Amino acid sequence: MTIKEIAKLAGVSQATVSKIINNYDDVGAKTKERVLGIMEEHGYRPSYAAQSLVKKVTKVVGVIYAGKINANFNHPFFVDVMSMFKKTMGAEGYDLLFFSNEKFHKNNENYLARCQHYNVDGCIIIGGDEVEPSVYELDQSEIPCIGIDLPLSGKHSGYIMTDNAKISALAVEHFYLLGERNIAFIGGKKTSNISTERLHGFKEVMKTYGLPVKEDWIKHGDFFEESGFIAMNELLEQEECPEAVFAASDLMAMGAVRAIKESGRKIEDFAVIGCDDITASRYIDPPLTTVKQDKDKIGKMAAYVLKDMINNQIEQTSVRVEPELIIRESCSEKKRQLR
Amino acid sequence: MTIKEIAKLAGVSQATVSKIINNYDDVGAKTKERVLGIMEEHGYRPSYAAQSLVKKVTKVVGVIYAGKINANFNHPFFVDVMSMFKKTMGAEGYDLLFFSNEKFHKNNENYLARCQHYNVDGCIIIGGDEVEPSVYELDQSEIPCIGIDLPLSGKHSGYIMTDNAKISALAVEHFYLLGERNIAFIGGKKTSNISTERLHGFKEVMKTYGLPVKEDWIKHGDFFEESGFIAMNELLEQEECPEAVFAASDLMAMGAVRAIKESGRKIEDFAVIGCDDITASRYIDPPLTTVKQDKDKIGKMAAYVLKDMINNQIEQTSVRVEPELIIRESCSEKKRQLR
DNA sequence: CTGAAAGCGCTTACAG
DNA sequence: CTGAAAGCGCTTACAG
Repeated sequence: MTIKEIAKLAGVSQATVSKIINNYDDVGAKTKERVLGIMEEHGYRPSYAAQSLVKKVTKVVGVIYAGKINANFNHPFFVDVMSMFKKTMGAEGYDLLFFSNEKFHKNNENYLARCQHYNVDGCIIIGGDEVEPSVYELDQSEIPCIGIDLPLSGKHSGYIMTDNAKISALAVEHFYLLGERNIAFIGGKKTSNISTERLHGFKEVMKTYGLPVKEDWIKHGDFFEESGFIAMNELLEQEECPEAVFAASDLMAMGAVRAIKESGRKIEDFAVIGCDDITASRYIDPPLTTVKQDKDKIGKMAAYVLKDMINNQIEQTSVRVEPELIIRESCSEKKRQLR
Repeated sequence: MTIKEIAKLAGVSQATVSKIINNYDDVGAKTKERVLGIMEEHGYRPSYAAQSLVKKVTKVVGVIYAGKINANFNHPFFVDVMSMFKKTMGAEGYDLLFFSNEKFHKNNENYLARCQHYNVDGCIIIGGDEVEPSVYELDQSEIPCIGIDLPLSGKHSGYIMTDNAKISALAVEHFYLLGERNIAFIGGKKTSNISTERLHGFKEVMKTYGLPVKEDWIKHGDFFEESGFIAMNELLEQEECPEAVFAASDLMAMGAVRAIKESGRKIEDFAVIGCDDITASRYIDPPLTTVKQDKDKIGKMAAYVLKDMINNQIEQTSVRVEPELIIRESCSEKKRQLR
């Protein structure tokens, strides 16, 4: 079904049908009504390709998982953010194009070319570690971009991320109030932005409370469970072993808990705080105290900011979202009294 | 950058450039090389819209989360399936278009129109409960479709799902061998295909082993945690209370475990088996015995079958994937000996 | 081996 | 208020 057929059926020109589709106001009321009826009846919908070729607007937003690691489609943090993003953009009339084609360019990725190819209205970029240079080319282009956990600086870009320094502050403050003084930090890869910000925040707040920052008690994993397990084992082997551990992800915290248990030590003798508040953290033993990232807010914020940038309502907007401490048994007052 | 500009730069016609893009073999070797060089240099990529308008092929596959419930973007089972699907389709040169736009049609959803609008090469449909009729319209169309947990019957359709009867068989068999005789079943909504298949399988196998199927011990939740909690509480309140519970999802099994704990009973006195093997099931207390669905295989299989249907290599292909029993502490030999 | 030209399904000044 | 026509960036018979 094409616009031509609809026009013939209605006894009007293509131009008139087009004007009705695009809500021009210089069309006769009866004509409009009749044509609308015919369109409805035949379930007609203008072709994306033809429209996109002529207009600038496509109502499609590109989704990019950037970086080599830690930004997978099924990552427990990002998937919740994306879920809300999808929902919110959907309500605004957008569909989402996930870039997965690995044959797009033979050697190096070229995100800008890909966006131009599809003529997307805007882009959301999920930031992993070791982000490709091509991402910043896109960032600096005319195409509106919103970064998640990825600071973008382009004129038509913005980013949404949790206040990472605040995350560490909440964790250390909680430890401090429970009397913990020997605190270790397990971060992500050294190349990770997020991890670096959290480590930096950690060191700052430790100083604020006059607590010692021991380099031996700072470990780097990759945000996944196994790496937390390994890092904790290294900490346990040290002569002076910390009793409190702040891990920069729940998965690593879960790995740390497992390491403590498997070493034969009592988990009650350790205080562990994770980060993210993924679903699993509520169900593990002991339930994990964690610094929650407001995934819904991040996803929704990303959608609205991107939409407003696309419509030129705003430019260059970035938001730091407040984290929240969720106290469960892995590090709590109640537990402290048991020791 | 358009084909016209490339042609001018190379001193050839648009037609020649187009033939090179489309790998026609009637182009001079030197010409081809020169044009290729220029295209490379300028990072030129033909416009999706223009190509799609002329050709039939778009190298884009649509993704539909169908049904009102239980098929969300961040569903722990489907997200893993989709992750592998995305990866596999990506390696084959496809990008993925997720239908999220809620304004596409004012009242009723029309998936076929949407696919035609975007001119997608094929579609993957994730099946939830209470699937819209419009899905079956798409199913019966010319567009290749692959269903996940959704039996499709169209000439150009197929589906991939776990052998649900086998799932129940594995669970009941395991209970049987551990000496459990009082077995309850917690399923999803009655309108759920999957749940119905599992319940049916459950009843069949129970009969095979000569075990009693008590209607009071068959409960229906919605696959999420809270519903398992509620169902288990109902079971606990009964005069005769089952000691073994098979839940049709890990989340519901986790809810059941929570209900048992919060009721003040000892979790050691119950045997619980879940279904799916989501990530969290490994970390909860006690680690959950579950029937694993091979998510990677399902995702990969869906990708290859869909690709082959798109390329007319095959038609009407459906696969039942074998489940696997994963024994952990919530229901194991070791635990039985403790009782 | 190469290119001129029609056509894919739309939108948009422009003329009436 | 309505329509003829050019043009968006490609591909594909067809002629040479």
